[in-house]
Amino acid sequence: MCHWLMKSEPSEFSIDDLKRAPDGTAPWDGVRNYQARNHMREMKAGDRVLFYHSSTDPLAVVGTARVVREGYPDESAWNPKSPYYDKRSTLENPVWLRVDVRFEARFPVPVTLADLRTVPALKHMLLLRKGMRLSVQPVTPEEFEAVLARAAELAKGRHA
DNA sequence: GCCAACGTTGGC
DNA sequence: GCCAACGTTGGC
Repeated sequence: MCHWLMKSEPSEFSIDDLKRAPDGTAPWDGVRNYQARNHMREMKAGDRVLFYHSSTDPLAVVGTARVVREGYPDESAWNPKSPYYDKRSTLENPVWLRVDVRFEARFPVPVTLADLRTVPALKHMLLLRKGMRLSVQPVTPEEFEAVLARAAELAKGRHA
């Protein structure tokens, strides 16, 4: 099983939007970066996902999700009215793909970017690297667990 | 709103 | 195939 981090601007699609979606499941589409797409190609059903809110305040990992459907054509690329339209994508050669993800948990206290930077186990996390703006990133199992542990710690602290 | 970092495009 | 110009991302 692999672990991933996926970024979304909450004004576009937040973890609450995912939670509210039918069956807590929604397609993750609109990815128009080849490196991010290649990561999505490798996703398997059951893979775990850290849900990250970008371009907002606070910047934070806000919860977790699971991949429930592996890569299939991103139809938004075929829709001329979609902001994600790309004429290079055809039925024969879809170019872009999406996966379906299912809501798993929302952290009681989000783990902010600033907080992640203070966790020694996350020293080498891709997300924290300068200039890193990839919207779909691999995460090591250790890093994934460290984020969950930090989220639990923060949740505990809140009620202390 | 700014701007650094990165990705893409297109002329040559 | 290089690289300058341009567009986008996303933290600050």
